[in-house]
Amino acid sequence: MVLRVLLVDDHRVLREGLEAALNALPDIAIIGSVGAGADALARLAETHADVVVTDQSMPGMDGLELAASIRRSYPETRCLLLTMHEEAFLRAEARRVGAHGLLPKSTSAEELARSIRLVAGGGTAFPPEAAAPDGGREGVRLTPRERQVLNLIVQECSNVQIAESLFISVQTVETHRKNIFRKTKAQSLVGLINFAHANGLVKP
Amino acid sequence: MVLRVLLVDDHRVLREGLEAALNALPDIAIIGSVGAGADALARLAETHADVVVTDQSMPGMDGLELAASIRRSYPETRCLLLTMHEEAFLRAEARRVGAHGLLPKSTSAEELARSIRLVAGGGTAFPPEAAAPDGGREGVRLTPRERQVLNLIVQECSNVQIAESLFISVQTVETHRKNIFRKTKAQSLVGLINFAHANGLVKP
DNA sequence: ACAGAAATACCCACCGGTGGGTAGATGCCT
DNA sequence: AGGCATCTACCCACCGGTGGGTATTTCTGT
Repeated sequence: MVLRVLLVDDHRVLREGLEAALNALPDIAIIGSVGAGADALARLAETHADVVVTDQSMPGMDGLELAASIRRSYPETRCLLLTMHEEAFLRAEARRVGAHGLLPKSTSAEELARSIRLVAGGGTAFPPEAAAPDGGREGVRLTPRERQVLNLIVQECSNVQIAESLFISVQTVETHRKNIFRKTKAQSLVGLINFAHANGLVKP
Repeated sequence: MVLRVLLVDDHRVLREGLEAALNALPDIAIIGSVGAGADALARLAETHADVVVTDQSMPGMDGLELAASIRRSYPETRCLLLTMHEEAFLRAEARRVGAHGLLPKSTSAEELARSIRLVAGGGTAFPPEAAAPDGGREGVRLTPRERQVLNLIVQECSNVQIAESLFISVQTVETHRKNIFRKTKAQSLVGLINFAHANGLVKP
């Protein structure tokens, strides 16, 4: 049985390369190759896919949002995320939205193919937990509100602007801010922004 | 005549994909595929390459540094940079270190192949100037000292720490900082850090 | 020789974020 | 019912970065 795979990545050079590599395999058929989340949804409306392989960082809809959307509209389609970011933080997010796998881009094409077969067969493909007990960032779990505040911080909003846009007081924003700092172990605002970038929380 | 090409990218999935796509072409031969700048130099010491195709963002040595190094040691080898960042700023840097081309990762495999042939033939491959006269960031030209200061800022150094590590006064650091802000049109520290990330100035 | 860029350094004033607390009101899970 | 997480809000104090200036020395290109 041949697996029908849809590729989603804004980098054509990667997409077309992967197409060439995966199409060479007898049990995988690339039934689409698009550069944006919206295009992926449009393609899925036309034809069925067994597995969607998507990049995380994309302009507009990112991989997590796409996975969440696919989960709602096509629950039988499996979703495999590719990321160039630190997986520890994203893994939790990927599980949260119901994705079936998350692989770093340093994965080989062969491993990717194996993972595609794995998730198509009902399994999940997440990288090993990489047990880092030294108080690393693997356990960073931000609340929805904190994620929202962090997003606005990254978008260059001041505390006053954040307070206005969320209809809360500036002191509350400062409290959220402190909690985010504590959880991410950031030493300064710069460290926090770097954290956001390193974990794919910023749109390109 | 067959062009000998060396691929450099820390993302195996892209590298192996590109290998498959380019090896399918009769006039291109992939003579190596490595994941780091140091490995690329080691490979070049073993065998000759006509064109090196390298990613910009890599841990350790980045694409610009690799290109500069190749320029010194193997002046006849051509160097083509691939980047996922905004090209405007990097283009100037790429020209500065003597690279022969800079392409966004949104380029198609076919265009990449054309550019490989182009630079191998003695030409250069830089994206169109994308004339943006509306005071965009295409003209951002930081001085060496400013680049140094910006790097330290991104590494979470305070002004005092920067002053100490560069053996200058804090006021001078503040002056550099102001000039960087003016040139990059950043509205806040967050905007500045975002600029650094968007232009590939931060190591992964 | 002269213009211009680059790097250095200082002045003053301001405010916004940082760090340290404490605490009430929800709502959810067991 | 009790426990826990989350969201909300306030207090106080401090300092570091921001924005506005001006000015000197050195070097480079023409």
